[in-house]
Parts: sequence; structure tokens; C-alpha cells
Amino acid sequence: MVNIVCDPTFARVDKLINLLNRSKLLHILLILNLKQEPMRFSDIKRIVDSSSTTVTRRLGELEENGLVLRKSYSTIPVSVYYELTKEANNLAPTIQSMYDWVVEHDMELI
Amino acid sequence: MVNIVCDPTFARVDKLINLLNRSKLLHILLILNLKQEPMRFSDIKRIVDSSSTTVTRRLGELEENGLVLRKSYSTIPVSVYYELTKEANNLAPTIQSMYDWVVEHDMELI
DNA sequence: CCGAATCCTTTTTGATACTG
DNA sequence: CAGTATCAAAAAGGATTCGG
Repeated sequence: MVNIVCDPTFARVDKLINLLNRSKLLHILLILNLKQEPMRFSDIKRIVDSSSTTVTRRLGELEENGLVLRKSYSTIPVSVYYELTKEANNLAPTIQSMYDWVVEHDMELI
Repeated sequence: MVNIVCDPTFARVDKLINLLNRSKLLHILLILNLKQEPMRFSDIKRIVDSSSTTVTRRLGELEENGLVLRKSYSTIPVSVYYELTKEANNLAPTIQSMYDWVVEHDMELI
């Protein structure tokens, strides 16, 4: 029997959860998934209501992990758009299943 | 249209993810789910290979959130058993879907 | 055996100020 | 507009020690 506990894939699940846990990251994922079209930095920042530091960090991490695509245009001033990758969109059902779980077990998580 | 972004349920999804992100917690969940029977504190501690501080914290948080059941027996010395609740077992498919996602997109999460 | 208490380190966060 | 730099506070982690 395979020792599921030591399956290296679980280390990557850990990393995924760690990523999702960063502040505002899930929120960014959700609004981009909802929109399904590129969004500007300033709009994302306004909607998630956070500092530019935090938004920059989250978008950087998402891009670094292949979950968002950054497109920059040489307008003056520059405009930058972010959109989800296919991989990120494929994550939606997982997030939905977490959503369903907390709805079904209306427990007050601490 | 409902503003999905401000849906209060998402605050609880955040809490769930935050819980799952704690060190060793997912590991504890996995081994208990795999065993499907009560396990002793010392066995859990040995398998996840962590300090008693950490194991105690995680089991406390899991119990507090209705994910594990703690049963203590007045043997000498005392023996304490932990097992997953039905709610926790219902979380397995969600975790499985995260597993599937990281397998499918063999990205190296950072 | 099963923890609780203490204490110190590391990580994450976000406010503020600044720049091309 | 879209960030970077700095920095202090908060949260989380874990080693060690002690107790019923």
C-alpha cells in the first residue's frame, strides 16, 4: 500500500493551501473569476480594499505560480491588466466545494 | 445580481482555509481519515513528527471547530483518543479535489 | 501518557512615504 | 497608474521545561 501520508503531492497541496491563505488572495481570485476578463491593478486594489503593497504581493505570487497573467501596455501612464489563467479557472470547482462544505455544515469556524 | 464578493460565506471559507493552513493540520486530518478509527495522541504525534505543543494546538483547533472528537479514558496513565467527525470526513472530497488539481497542473508552487 | 506554560524565532501583514 | 522601500506590529511556529 502506498503511504498516502508521505505522498509528495501533499507537500504541493500544502503549498496551494498556503497560497490561498494569504490575505486577499482568495478575494482576488474570486473577482477575477467572476469577471472573466482582464482587470486593472487599480480596480483590483479598489475592490479588495487593501494597500498597494498587499495587492502587489498577491498578484506577484499568483503570477509566479501561473495563476494570473499580467499584461502591460505602454500607454501614458502605463496600464496593466491581470487575468486568470486556465489553471486558475480550473481551481474554481475546488473553491466551490469548500464553499459548499461550509454552507452545509453551518459551523462557526474560529 | 448577488455580490458574490461580499457574500459572508466567503469569510467562513477564509477561516476554513486558514485552519487548513496551520502546520501539520492537514497531515493530522489525512491520517485520521485514512485510519477511520480513533487514534491516540502519542501515535498522532509520532506520525506527524512534531512537538507536543504543535500537536496539542492543532487537535484543540480541530476539536473546537467540530472536526475531531476527543475521547479520554481514565486509565493510568490516561489514554486519549481522537477521531474525525462526520463533518471532517465530508471534507475529504474537497481535499481530494485540491489534490487532483495540483496533480493535473504539475506546476511547482512556490 | 497527555498535555500546559513559557519564551524566543520566523513569517506575514499593512501603513506610510516615495517614484517613473 | 502601478508599483517599490521601509518598518513596526501581529500572528504563527516550535523547542524546552514542567505537571497530574
